[in-house]
Amino acid sequence: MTSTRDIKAEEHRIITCLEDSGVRPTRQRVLIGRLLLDGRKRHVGAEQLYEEVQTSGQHMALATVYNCLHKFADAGLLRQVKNIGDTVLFDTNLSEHYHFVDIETGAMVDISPADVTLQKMPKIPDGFEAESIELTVRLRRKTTS
Amino acid sequence: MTSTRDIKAEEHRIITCLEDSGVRPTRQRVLIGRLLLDGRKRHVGAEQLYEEVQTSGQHMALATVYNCLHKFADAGLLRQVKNIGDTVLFDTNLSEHYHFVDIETGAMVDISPADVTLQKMPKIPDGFEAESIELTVRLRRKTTS
DNA sequence: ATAGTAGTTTAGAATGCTTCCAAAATTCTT
DNA sequence: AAGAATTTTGGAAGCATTCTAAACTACTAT
Repeated sequence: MTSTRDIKAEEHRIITCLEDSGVRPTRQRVLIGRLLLDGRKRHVGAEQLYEEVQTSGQHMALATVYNCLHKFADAGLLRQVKNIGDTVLFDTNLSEHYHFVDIETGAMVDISPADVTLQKMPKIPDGFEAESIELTVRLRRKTTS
Repeated sequence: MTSTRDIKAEEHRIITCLEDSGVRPTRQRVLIGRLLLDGRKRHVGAEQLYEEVQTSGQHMALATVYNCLHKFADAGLLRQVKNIGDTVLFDTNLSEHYHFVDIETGAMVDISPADVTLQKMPKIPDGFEAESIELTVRLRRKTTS
């Protein structure tokens, strides 16, 4: 089981991590940091994270969860995933990768960049630079006919 | 200028087009067809299209515009575009292509598949098939420093 | 420690896109 | 022209997200 000392150590790690990113380590942010910055690669939405907070026994306004997620994303601790379903998701996997998306459930699975080769890339229009490249493969469950 | 005969001919073309796709050519759908199925490649949202309808002098409920767009998309006359801003867009370009998106304005420009080569593709998970592959390059205006 | 101030959290209201609703209207068939 | 099915309509409802302004908390300098 997890000892009090482990929790303290974990908390300290998160606080340092937040400070290093220029994010004030408030109680709420540290909690969310504990939930999201533990090395697991996940795709989380605000509502879902809000429930995880509740489950953890703490309370926090839903607006705070939104604030935190955006703050973390701005600080580079999370990456915002645009418009997969109709809700915004945040990705804890910061390295370059792409996504499979189940069009029915919205479930996402990472695609390693090793599995894709973008041989030739289109010329970026003048005056612009690429901010990100998103490759999404939408999946449909095969009809078992 | 456009003669009455031209309009009639155009209307007939659209009606045939709708019927071929199994879509009942109601007054509303024919009008929207005239606006969208004229060969121009565009990315349209419901609200924007609603305004174009107003401008054309006709009236139509906003809900009808939504209905039409979805009906057209289901019939394969339009393609729904995900992954962009926070509003749903419909693309009149039905051929395979990708998108540049200006992250500030949301403006979209098509990328021809000739300009991209997806050399190696990831293995589709068992039991699934790819419904579509979306490649989106998000653009940021270069800082002129 | 303490006070000051800048940044955060909060609950609830507000927003904005989209869908739902049930009634009225229209289209196609016979 | 009548009947059956589909579509349109305007407004209400839904939902994720953002806004608001007041209360609170974290850091800084005294």
